[in-house]
Amino acid sequence: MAYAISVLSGRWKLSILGFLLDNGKLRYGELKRKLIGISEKMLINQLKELEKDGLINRIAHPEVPPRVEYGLSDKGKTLEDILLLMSNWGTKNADNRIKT
Amino acid sequence: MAYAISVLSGRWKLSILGFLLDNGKLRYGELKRKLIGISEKMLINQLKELEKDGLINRIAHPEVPPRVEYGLSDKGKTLEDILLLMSNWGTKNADNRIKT
DNA sequence: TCAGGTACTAACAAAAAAGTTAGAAATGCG
DNA sequence: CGCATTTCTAACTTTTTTGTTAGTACCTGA
Repeated sequence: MAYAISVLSGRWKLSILGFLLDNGKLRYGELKRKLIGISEKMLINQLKELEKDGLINRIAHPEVPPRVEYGLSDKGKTLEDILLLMSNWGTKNADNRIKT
Repeated sequence: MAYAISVLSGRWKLSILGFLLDNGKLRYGELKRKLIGISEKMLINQLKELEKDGLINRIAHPEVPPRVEYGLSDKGKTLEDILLLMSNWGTKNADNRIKT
């Protein structure tokens, strides 16, 4: 459990993984648009950590303007069941709650 | 997903839930012994938040010295699948890692 | 009488995470 | 030429989280 916690903790990581699971590859800018409220610093930061932990792949296309795509790695895909369960659990239980 | 994140994020929460899942009810002091490295402040703090979010129950026995037991609530028990998956995933993937 | 055990609480300090703002590189296009 | 586009970087500040230390309440049993 400790390892899972260390790799998945971070305010946006599960959301990022969830979006990549749903959408396949996403560009930096697409992620930024989906992750409402995230700052660029945090987005880069979380992506870097996820990449370092081997959960996502970063594919940079040598173009101008730059195009960088992110997608789940094989290791990241093994989180699929967990991500889906969490998402469903949240949907079921997020009823009478005031957002913090 | 956002709700799940908001309720489960916290350095010790998943560990606490995991121990309660494995052991049923646990006393404050038992939790403290299992959660190696936690401070009393954090333990209380995380327990309070978990209780507030309805994931655990706090049962205080009116004795001296005091005895307080914590256990998963019905809502907390619905996290069982997720907790088990995460734990298994961690075990499988925590191979070549240096603890931060 | 008085130390012992248990589950906390409070006040302050340190550390970590997150927000903010400014800007860089590279090239196509008008 | 100079502006727009896209993906970042860096420096600095603020906020949040965590650590530390000290102490409380209560009954029991020696």
